[in-house]
Amino acid sequence: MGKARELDHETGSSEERQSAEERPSATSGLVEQVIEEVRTFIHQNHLGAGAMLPSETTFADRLGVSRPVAREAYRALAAVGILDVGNGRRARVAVPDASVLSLVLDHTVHIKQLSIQQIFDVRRTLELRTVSLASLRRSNEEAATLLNLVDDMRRAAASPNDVLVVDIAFHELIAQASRNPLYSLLIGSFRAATRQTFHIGWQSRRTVESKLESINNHQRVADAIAAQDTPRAEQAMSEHFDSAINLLIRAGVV
Amino acid sequence: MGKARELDHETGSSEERQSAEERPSATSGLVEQVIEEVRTFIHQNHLGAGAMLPSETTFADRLGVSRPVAREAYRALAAVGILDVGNGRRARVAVPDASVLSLVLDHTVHIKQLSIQQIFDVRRTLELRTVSLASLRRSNEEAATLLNLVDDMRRAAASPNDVLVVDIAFHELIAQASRNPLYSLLIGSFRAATRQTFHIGWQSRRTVESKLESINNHQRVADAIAAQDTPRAEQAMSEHFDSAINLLIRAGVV
DNA sequence: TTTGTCGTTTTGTATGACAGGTTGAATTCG
DNA sequence: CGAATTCAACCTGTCATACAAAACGACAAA
Repeated sequence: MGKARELDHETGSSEERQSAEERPSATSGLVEQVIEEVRTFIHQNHLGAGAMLPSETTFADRLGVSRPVAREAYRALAAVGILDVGNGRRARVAVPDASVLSLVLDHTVHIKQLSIQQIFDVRRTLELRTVSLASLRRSNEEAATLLNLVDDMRRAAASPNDVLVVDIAFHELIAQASRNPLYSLLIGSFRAATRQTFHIGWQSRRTVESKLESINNHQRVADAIAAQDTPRAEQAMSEHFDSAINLLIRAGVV
Repeated sequence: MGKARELDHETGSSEERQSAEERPSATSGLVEQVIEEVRTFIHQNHLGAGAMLPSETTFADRLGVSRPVAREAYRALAAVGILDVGNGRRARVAVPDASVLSLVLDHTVHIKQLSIQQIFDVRRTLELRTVSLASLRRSNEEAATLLNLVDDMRRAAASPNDVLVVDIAFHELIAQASRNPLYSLLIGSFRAATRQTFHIGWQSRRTVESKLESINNHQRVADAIAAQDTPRAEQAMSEHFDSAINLLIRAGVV
């Protein structure tokens, strides 16, 4: 069923300079064109998650470009999570996860174009919503797992690294319980940035009761979600973020 | 000067199978390793936006890999907005913009892993926050531009495409006025998805007064931001989203 | 029916080459 | 002496080819 659109790039076509002046990343460059071709190929053939794409060689031949060009296009789409390439296998359509955006945010913080405080503001905004949705839509298993995570956190209170892992799992599970994968994607993308700042906040909690206060905040959130008490869940999450942000500000993270 | 970390990849090293079972995109593959090397290079040398990186050849030689490998690593990082590569120029450190996430969201919607309604829920959550921040932090120029955009929208009411352009500019300007670039990044990333659904909603506004209602919603938002009336701005934006979402639901977009 | 084997396909990596663009320094002119 | 110009070195874009490694599918054997 060779029903793919026919788009023969005449090798000697010298008629493609309409307005390639504005953005150098738009249409100039063979690789960018092939990337666009691959995207339209996915859309026009209605390929879903896991569907296989033509091989690099096939796609390169069909478009009249060399294999390295098609290869770089595949690699670029894999880098943004649209394709899943692997040795020996054909490239498959992938469903993007949080890792790409996590890399981007981590980089943006590193080059000082984004502050931890700004990320926390967005996190607070998003998680005040996910906690509401989660209290309405969570399954019984998710509620139970959430309560277990708080117990895990209490047990791991002496090990910052373990607390961090549990804390991340806690917030991502709430996002998952919101039944909106975009919230999961966005909140999951804060992982790299959270990892870098967690220890600052946690170590500034000198006393045991200060650490217990943080854990109790999580407890209140989990309890409210388990009880499906939406206003209380939102209130508890709000206090949790207030506590965390104030801690970071006092620790000097501006 | 050549102070980069030395990490010679022994060609015949057969001792790297600790746990490369879980994720095929983690450490397997030379390109992935080089991508990681480039990231650590940026971090360790504290390169900021616009800083130049070594050439593909230099980096490839230093790591003992071929140029195509280094090239694909650069290309992958450029695809996610971390690098800015161009013909003739050396690669520079870039500040990521919304285009990458826009591509990802567009793709995720296309493969039916994300619905328009779910995107709208996130948009509503984020923009209820940006409109609050904007009402507090907007400059006088931004307030004036916002009011002008509403006038433009009123003038362009007969041309759906023009309304769409103005509408996008309206929401992105509010995000910019929030003084948090992460909000700009996220809200800007909804452009591709918004473009696809705008016409459905707008065309379902059959009567003139229905279109005017939408424009008046924008007017109320802009007025409240100009007056720095935060609660009213939030209320107006909330009504704007309620109106838009109800419209899409009635149009059958589930 | 299940399993093991083997050949084919596909990706991973390397090498070499050349065209075209960019950059910066040397040069020349005012 | 300063500024515009020219030019050469550098760098990326693209291509062709080759071989290794991994995965897949078909076929044969238990």
